[in-house]
Amino acid sequence: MLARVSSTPTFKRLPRAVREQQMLDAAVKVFSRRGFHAASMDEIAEDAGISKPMVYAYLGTKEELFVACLHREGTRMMEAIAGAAAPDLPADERLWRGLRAFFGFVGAHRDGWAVLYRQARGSQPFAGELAAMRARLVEVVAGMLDHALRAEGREVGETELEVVAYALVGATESLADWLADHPEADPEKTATRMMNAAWLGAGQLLRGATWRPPTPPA
Amino acid sequence: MLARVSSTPTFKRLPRAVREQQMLDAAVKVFSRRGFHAASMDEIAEDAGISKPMVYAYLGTKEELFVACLHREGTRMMEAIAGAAAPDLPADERLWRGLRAFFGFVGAHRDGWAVLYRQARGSQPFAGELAAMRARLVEVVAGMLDHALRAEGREVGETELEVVAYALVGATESLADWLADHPEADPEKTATRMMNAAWLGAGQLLRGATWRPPTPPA
DNA sequence: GACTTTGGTTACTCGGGCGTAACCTTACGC
DNA sequence: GCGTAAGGTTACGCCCGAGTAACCAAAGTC
Repeated sequence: MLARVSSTPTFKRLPRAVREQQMLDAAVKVFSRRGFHAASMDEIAEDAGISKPMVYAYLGTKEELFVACLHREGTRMMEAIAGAAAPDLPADERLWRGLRAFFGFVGAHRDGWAVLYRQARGSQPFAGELAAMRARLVEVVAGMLDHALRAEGREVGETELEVVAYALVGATESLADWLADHPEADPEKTATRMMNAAWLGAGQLLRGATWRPPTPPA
Repeated sequence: MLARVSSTPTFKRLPRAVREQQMLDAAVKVFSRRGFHAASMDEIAEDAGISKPMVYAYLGTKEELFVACLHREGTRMMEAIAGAAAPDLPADERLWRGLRAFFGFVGAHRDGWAVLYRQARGSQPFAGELAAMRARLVEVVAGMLDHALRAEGREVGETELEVVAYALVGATESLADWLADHPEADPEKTATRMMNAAWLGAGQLLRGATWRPPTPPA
């Protein structure tokens, strides 16, 4: 009977840092599928292969756990985008790289995306977190637009800029949703499409102009 | 004591149709503030000025109640848009009127908007309803684009069209959110901005072109 | 003026799920 | 080798909220 100790060497007793990531993985998965309220701590714990009190011990209450998810996924996404869109590039190049990185992220982390944008909206405790992230995004985009405009000697009111940035971000999020719902779709291609819609705009598109990525896909 | 009967002539005993609307009003309000799960039937009933069993008697379970909200608000919105954008108008005119009607609706029914787009997304039981509505919208927009393109002798793949329509719808929804969060903002002006972003596109905007509404605001 | 339908209420049941108390056990420091 | 902390568990308390049973009263109806 004492031999049972080594009979199942399924490595239990993992260090905290590892378990925390497993829990966050499980939480993101369950939250994305069920939504915040419908998700149960029991299911998350089970999915993480651990018992519930451990989740409470490491990540705290359900709300705190959700916020932790939000932070991890949000940071990952922001870093992916910021890392791709170096600020010293020309505007269209930056936009293109940013979009590529963004759609790449969504394609690779569909659950994270769902948590971030489909669940967090709505429930008050998290609306703030989400809004802040979104605001940063909008700010960056607005900054890019402003920069490009000034380069051409033009200038536009702040609100105007913000609204256009909002529209762009919204359009991009919408396509991200589309991508998340079409597993067969190609993130790269989606990014190209968004670039067309954003940079040239519907009006230009109607006249037959087409923006092409600087590095043609292999 | 018996005199109490007429002591408070606060008109109770209203006909069913009236009460149902009051209940739906309350439900939309509470759902939009709390979200589906966090909203309680008790609060909805109280807000409607009626007791809970009446809500069950008239509108059924919580899910059915939510779907009823979705239907009422969705129908209202669709009718507002469809009524404004007659199909025999030129494309840009249709788009403009549709946008005007849409932002007008959101401005006037901020709660309804919140229920429709901020709450319904996420929870599975309603994702279908919402997706269907959205799909109808996307279809309409795609149809408009296709029409305009063919008029200029051009043609574009179906997926391409759908994606652009998605982006447009997404951008519009995003601005609707912005409008819902900025009570001081003017729906009309927001619609004009969206029209600029959509019809002329960022590229055109950068070159200084500006689309102006056919009827200048008073 | 009795009979029924419609509008309305109070007061419960009952289940699910968050959060915890109490307890076990493997590793590591010394 | 032994204390102690870190990793882990089972089993429960408890509250909240969906849904209901049972009952009441004002309006129509004939």
